Amino acid sequence: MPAATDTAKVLRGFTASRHDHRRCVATALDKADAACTAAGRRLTPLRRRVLELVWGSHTPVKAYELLAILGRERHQAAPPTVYRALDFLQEAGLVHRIASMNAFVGCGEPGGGHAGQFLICSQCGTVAELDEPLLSRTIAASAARLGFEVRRETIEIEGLCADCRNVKPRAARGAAR
Amino acid sequence: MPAATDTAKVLRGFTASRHDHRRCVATALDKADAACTAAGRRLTPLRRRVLELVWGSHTPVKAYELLAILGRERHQAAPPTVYRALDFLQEAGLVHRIASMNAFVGCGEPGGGHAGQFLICSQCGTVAELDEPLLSRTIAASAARLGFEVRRETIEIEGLCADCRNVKPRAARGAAR
DNA sequence: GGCGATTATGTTAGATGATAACATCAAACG
DNA sequence: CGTTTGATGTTATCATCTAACATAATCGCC
Repeated sequence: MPAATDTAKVLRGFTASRHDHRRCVATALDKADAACTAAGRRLTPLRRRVLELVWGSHTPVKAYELLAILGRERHQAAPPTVYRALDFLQEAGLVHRIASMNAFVGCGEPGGGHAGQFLICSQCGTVAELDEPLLSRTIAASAARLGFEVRRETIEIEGLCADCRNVKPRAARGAAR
Repeated sequence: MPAATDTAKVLRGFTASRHDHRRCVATALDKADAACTAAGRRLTPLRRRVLELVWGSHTPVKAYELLAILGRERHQAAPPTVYRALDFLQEAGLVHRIASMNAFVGCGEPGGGHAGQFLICSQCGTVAELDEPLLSRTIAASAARLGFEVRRETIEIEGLCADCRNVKPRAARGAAR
């Protein structure tokens, strides 16, 4: 794998209220196709569809919401259907699980061995994903002081995104999708 | 509330394999009594007992474990019994929920408006709680760059504690309790 | 103390989240 | 082709958490 850069990166930013979300999804699916091909994984139609649904909005999606949609589409969908797809997508680094919400979001930069660092707006639900090596290093240093060796980070920060902070009454506030 | 210090603090450290855990629990309950009295909250026998059970070990405890124990003790305990007690204890700052595990640990320093920063050993399950203002500041700075205002931090770091790293075959490895 | 308001707990039921275990089906590969 | 592997279907169940309403304990006040 490529050496981790030291630069703070926004893997997935907050989006403008209205952006071309179709393009947004298409890009994610393209990246996913590429990543799976490269890794020799099979992005089956089901898995691809689940990924597409997860990318349906910029807010975390619940497993049972996916299940409901799939149920409508294929008239055969049980919990394992969706959980297995999600498991695959997680292992392939295509989606992340937000532990504090029991929900899933698409990963902005598949494949990279980055940690999960998320900003979650408590008002609109939109999620941004960061990769801040400085943050990871700070944590590792604190941990090291206690002799603790870090293996996995779960960092989920709740708050208000820029959009929701400076409430512009006149601004169009459409949903992300 | 008192001004937050800038000093990194360990609110709850990893404990030695064998320590006087009874004393450990007693201290926690004393602090809880004091904190509730000061805040005008009622630490009822049930809540106190649940807190005691949560402090039963230094590893996160599941709600249904508590429920099972309570069921034996009082022959009347349904999920709401334990979840309500846990809700109260969380609001009172006496226990923390570990989102990544759906489990609960006692708070090392009740009352303080500190964030939740946890180190969790994946081998022995022991949890340490930190309050690292530097870490919070680093996060706040990253967030601010995106115009994001932090309200709540969920930081759960999984890894290996010092004890479990330098495996000493001869060392007594008793349970925390 | 009596009494209404508030808060805590009991109780029943169900929503939501996740997994085990086994059957069936499709793709990969020699 | 046929065997092997991996993906999905299917059924059942467990685990986590909450809603809603009933009852009981406590508090504040007169």
